[in-house]
Amino acid sequence: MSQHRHPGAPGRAGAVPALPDLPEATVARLPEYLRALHNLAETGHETVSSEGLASAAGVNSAKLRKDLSHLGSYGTRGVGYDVALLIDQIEYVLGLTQRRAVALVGVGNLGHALAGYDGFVSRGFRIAALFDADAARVGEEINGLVVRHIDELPRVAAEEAIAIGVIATPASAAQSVADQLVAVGVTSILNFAPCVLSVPEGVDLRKVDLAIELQILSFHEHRKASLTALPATGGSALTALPGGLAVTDPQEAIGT
Amino acid sequence: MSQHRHPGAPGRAGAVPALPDLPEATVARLPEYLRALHNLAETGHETVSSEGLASAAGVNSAKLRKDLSHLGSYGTRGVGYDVALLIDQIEYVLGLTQRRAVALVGVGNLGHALAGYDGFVSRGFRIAALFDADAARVGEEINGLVVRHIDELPRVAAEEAIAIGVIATPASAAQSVADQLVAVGVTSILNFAPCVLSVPEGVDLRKVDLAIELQILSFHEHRKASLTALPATGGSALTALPGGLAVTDPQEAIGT
DNA sequence: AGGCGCTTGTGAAGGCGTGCACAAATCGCG
DNA sequence: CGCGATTTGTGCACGCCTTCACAAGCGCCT
Ligand SMILES: NC(=O)c1ccc[n+]([C@@H]2O[C@H](COP(=O)([O-])OP(=O)(O)OC[C@H]3O[C@@H](n4cnc5c(N)ncnc54)[C@H](O)[C@@H]3O)[C@@H](O)[C@H]2O)c1
Ligand SMILES: NC(=O)c1ccc[n+]([C@@H]2O[C@H](COP(=O)([O-])OP(=O)(O)OC[C@H]3O[C@@H](n4cnc5c(N)ncnc54)[C@H](O)[C@@H]3O)[C@@H](O)[C@H]2O)c1
Repeated sequence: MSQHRHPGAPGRAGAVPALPDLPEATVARLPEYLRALHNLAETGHETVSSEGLASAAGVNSAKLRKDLSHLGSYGTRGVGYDVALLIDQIEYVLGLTQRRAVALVGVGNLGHALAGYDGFVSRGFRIAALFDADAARVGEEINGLVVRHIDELPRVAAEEAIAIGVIATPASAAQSVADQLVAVGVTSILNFAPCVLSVPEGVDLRKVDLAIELQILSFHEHRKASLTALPATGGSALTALPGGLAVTDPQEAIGT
Repeated sequence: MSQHRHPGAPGRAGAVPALPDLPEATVARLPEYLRALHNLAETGHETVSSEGLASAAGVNSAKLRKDLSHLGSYGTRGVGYDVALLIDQIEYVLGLTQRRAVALVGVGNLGHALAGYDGFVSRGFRIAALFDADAARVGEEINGLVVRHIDELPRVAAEEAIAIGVIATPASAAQSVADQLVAVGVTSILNFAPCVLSVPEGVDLRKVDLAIELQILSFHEHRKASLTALPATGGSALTALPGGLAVTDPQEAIGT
């Protein structure tokens, strides 16, 4: 509809215009496209069709085209999308050109793994600091970073511009940690602790809960079992299912 | 719409009847309710209102009531829900009464953390086996379990009824591992490797990608910054936004 | 026993997301 | 220079999900 503003119309994609407000579902898929694009770029592809990129990202091609159309027209009809240009565009939209600083709080079992994870760095982020409350852990060096005491958070936050806080503490400490992060100006939090956090409006909160993922799988497992076990028993809705056990299409990434 | 099947129509809720086919969005929230309910049970609550449970789980109370109504009528008007009964119901529906066996493949950085995670056990699962391809890692004992070589997967799968496979290998090995899991009859897979996996129909696949979560947060961060920086610049869609920077919706915590 | 307050369960409306199907646009080639 | 092959961008319809609002149901108190 209306006219699409062509961001870098004349050519350069540097000083891009205002951010379009994308549908949340689209935002959740852009990182997926980005990863697929990087793979394509590494294997020498200069352009890619919506079909090709869609299958590389594991989505429907119509969905992909609609998603990309939200950022403007960066494809060429009859040809496809320029891989390098699209990478630049998506990275810009996602705000990955700034290598945001991430603070990790809770350097235990999981925290250690996260601190040593190279996916942080390779995909646009920078671990700026590690924090823990346990004096025994403070001072330990992981991957070139020294674990600091959580009380130092305000001071460190003043030095580094911490954009994102990652919580990997026990659930009992998570709300307190979240409060402290918010207090020093962090406006995005990723929470690994299995609990509900409350944060003020304006602060974005996402959660990763392994047990929930497993329980969702368990449900489908249970359902599949009950279908094969008693094929014509349950009645009504169950047997009314057409294909039986079609893979649902998990990850909203939205969500979820 | 259509006919609603009230599971335990005649009464008893013990040997529950056929599984209702729940909306996917509901399934994804049930684990959240379950965790909140366990917390409530531990703090001595015998019943809870939809409002109370909803805020404990971080959702809207209407949504919660509709979700629960899909499993049947287990609440009492004017009173609320019986906590213990609801726990039983949800655990049954999610198939958690069977303590499903989980196999973890890839005992590296992340795999170690997962293997030592007590959330597996405390929330209805059982780690049945650990696998790795690296001979140097095979034989290592973690949390009472010995790491086995991935080649032993078929044999172990024959002994233990592995319900869920968790992939924590590098992305390059993930598809191969998934194929091997499928080959031995695993029909649910949780993938931590940042790549798209393809599995046959009938196999459920979920994915956890830390970098994607961070990139989604980065987008909102970027957007918030561009809003406050140039309040009336962008034009069109941006200024058309009503509330400005309302937190999108992710897993917002509303409770107090 | 009856009324009153509280809470559930749900009908209906609106919004969002998905996928189809096709017109518009671009390239390559004769 | 025009035509056909190809692929994008999108209008549209449908279905899922969310949310509101309220009638029905339940317990308690008088
Ligand atoms: N280990 C896993 O694989 C895994 C998987 C999914 C989720 N989780 C969740 O992630 C969280 C961490 O798990 P873990 O296994 O690493 O636990 P852990 O006990 O090994 O580590 C927790 C760390 O947090 C630190 N801590 C406690 N209170 C703190 C505070 N107020 N401020 C700063 N640091 C504090 C502790 O000192 C400890 O080092 C838990 O909530 C767990 O449920 C873990
Ligand atoms: N470390 C983290 O915090 C983290 C976070 C998110 C995602 N991930 C992802 O999880 C995966 C594992 O990360 P990591 O840091 O533990 O890596 P890692 O290299 O430490 O561990 C990978 C393990 O998988 C094993 N492996 C390799 N090929 C195998 C095969 N074919 N069969 C069985 N085992 C095999 C390796 O021997 C190694 O022990 C990666 O895909 C990574 O991107 C890691």
